[in-house]
Amino acid sequence: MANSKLYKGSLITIILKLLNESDKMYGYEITQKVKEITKGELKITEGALYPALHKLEADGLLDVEVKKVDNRLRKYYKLTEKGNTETVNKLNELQEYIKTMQILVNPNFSLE
Amino acid sequence: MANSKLYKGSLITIILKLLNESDKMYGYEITQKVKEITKGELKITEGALYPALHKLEADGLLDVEVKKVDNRLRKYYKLTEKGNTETVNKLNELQEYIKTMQILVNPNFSLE
DNA sequence: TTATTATGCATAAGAAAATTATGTATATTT
DNA sequence: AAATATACATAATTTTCTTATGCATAATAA
Repeated sequence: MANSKLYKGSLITIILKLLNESDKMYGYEITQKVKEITKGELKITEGALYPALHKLEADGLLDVEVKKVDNRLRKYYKLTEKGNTETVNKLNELQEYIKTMQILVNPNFSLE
Repeated sequence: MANSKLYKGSLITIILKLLNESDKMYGYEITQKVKEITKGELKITEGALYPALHKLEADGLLDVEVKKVDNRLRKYYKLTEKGNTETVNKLNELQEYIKTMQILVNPNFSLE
């Protein structure tokens, strides 16, 4: 997924959050969006993305809709109700993780 | 390592930072220290910790010194010069990761 | 005009880093 | 006497990623 190993485990959170913002997106669009937002810092590989999307769909967090645009297939994904709930959970977990790591690596760190 | 999958990939950073603060520590001490600092949020498992310590030592980032205390063995680890350099790198990577994730999950996030 | 790059999906093989399950041993507490 | 804490270690398995490969169409560059 990226140079730093820290990104391991963050892919699902990233996908859910992007879909939460954009209503519906297709896979390739997600890779480009992430590259754009992070100014190239983070490149999501297809080998990680597509299996992740399939799993999220299988788990009932995403609905899929296939469309043909310019004679090419696109699989649009959008959050289900369950997906919305899980997005909130994942974002809370991320904030919790960041807070914990800040405390670990900077014992003088304070939230205020 | 913990409930949240996000901690995957952070173990090395955590170990290096703790050793950077405490001069020398032994394995069990690290697990207890992390549990204490994070108020139980993060529990480092032995199956993850010991192989990680061995790898850091093999890579020349840690020196080891065995001591017998109360008739029990302790393997004290401390950072080498190379280990100090790598600690700085890992901490920078962590800050970079956190910054990137903040931007990804909160497009309105600003550093100031 | 042909080769490369971009768009768009997918999966398989392998690596890395963890969890879970054991194992050994001594010390302390219940 | 049994359970928990201290202290190390490793093997089997799982999770999650990278790398490599494959197919197909569209647009751009050589």
